[in-house]
Amino acid sequence: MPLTIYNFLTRHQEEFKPLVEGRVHIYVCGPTVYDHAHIGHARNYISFDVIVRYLRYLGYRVRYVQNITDVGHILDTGEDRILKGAARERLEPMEVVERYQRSYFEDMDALGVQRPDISPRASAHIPEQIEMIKTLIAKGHAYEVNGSVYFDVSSFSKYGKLSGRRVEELEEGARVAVREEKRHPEDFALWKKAPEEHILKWPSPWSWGYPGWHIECSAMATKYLGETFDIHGGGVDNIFPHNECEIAQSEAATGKPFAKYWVLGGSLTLNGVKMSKSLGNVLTIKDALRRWRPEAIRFFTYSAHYRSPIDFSEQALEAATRGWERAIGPALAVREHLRSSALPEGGADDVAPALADIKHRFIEAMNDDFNIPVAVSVLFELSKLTNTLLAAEPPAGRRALEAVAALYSELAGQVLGILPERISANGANAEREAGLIRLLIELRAEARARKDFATSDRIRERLKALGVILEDGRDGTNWKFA
RNA sequence: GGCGACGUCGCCAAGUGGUAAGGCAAGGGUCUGCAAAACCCUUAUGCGUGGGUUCAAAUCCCACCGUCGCCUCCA
Repeated sequence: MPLTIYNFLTRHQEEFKPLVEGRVHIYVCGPTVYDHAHIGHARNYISFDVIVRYLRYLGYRVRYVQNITDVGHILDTGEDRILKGAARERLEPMEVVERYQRSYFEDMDALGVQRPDISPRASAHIPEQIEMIKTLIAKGHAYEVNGSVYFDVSSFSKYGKLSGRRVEELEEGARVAVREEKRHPEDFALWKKAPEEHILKWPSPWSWGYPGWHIECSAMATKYLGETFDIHGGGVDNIFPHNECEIAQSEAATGKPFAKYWVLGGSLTLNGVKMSKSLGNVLTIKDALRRWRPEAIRFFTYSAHYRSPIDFSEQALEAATRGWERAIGPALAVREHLRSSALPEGGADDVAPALADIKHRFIEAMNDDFNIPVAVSVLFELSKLTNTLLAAEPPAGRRALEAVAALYSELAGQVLGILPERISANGANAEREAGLIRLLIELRAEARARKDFATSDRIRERLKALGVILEDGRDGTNWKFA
């Protein structure tokens, strides 16, 4: 099966055909950096991380652009999110932006989310946004009122094609507090004239002001990916109005289709309810990482399809942690075997067909709209096979184990990002540490041989207290970090 | 009120016309000085409820019940 993707624009799963053979241009709506990122962000960006990793695994040259919103994201109250953060922390707006952008990347790095190729900031692309607004005015899709510019929704007949909303419905449900500047209540701001005391403002043909929230994505996606590009990603909660407005602006300005495939991830609840500041139930990634290891958090997000809603809870994370250990444990054991034991050579032919079958089914699952839950179930089969190999008598050959290790690196490492290259943190000390542990295992084996179980248990207990688990098998003792 | 999802074992979840993947948890067994891990076996004649279409339905249609999301800032 070729790669197929559920396209929100058509509401159908379609075969993926990039605009340019072998290349993929993808844009994903990034965070507004006015506070620490939470586990909802983690879920969504892990999803796109796996999608991008998989596209690269398939051999595509990918250009991944994810914006950083540092201006223009206005709250209902009319406040700019960044300025609100700045007032709260008594900082320059750009200090706030810098602080939380760093925090965001720190979190993403910790979660093993590979960085986008370009992370453009909205405030660094004011000229591009102004240009696009000028074009929209020239083409009759936007109008200026008192120094602000609004997009005229009635001028774009396809408005609503992504979210399935109709303008008439919107008018009926429109809020009371509609700005009377607008011609229609559903028109949205492209440029806003800044109040006198507003710090974040730029000159434009219309006023000293700042861009609307939606225009940055249109301008930056167009700049770096072209007027039409392959994939636009984001979370479903942004489908309206944000994504809808992006399409309207971009297509009205260029006269060309914006993104070919719209890929939107499902949202995340915490203990059954949506996180929100007012409820005070926001769990930051930093807090989550204090409690659970990053691979377990990633693995948890793999329990449901990327488009399905998912619920974060203590119980779910515990289950995910144990599941991850079981899925990945054999891979670590294989590495340990390859390092220490005197293994018979050969053996690759014995496992080749089974490994090829596993790889094939993993790819089939991923090709089916990135069906990660099924791909993970295939990974569990690899783990089962590996456990059997490790326990086999006579022992499996070196070549067989190398083939197994290589497949783990591909599927669990490269694509899913849940197989750390090194489990212990400090590379420089890792070898020495491993050597010391092996020495203790040797001493313990001697103690066991002379039935000095007091000593052998003491070694095991002390190591356990240090976070090293010993497991006695038929041909020796394996160790792993807790 | 409008739009849209979803309801599958104790929990999570895949499956969207051909006779119920997988994980967590639980029970039994093998192995073991003990422990842990691993391996084997067991756990949904049934997929919210009631009808209908079909040789065949968890999968399609209708009704009802329930949960959630969006419609306003949100990944």
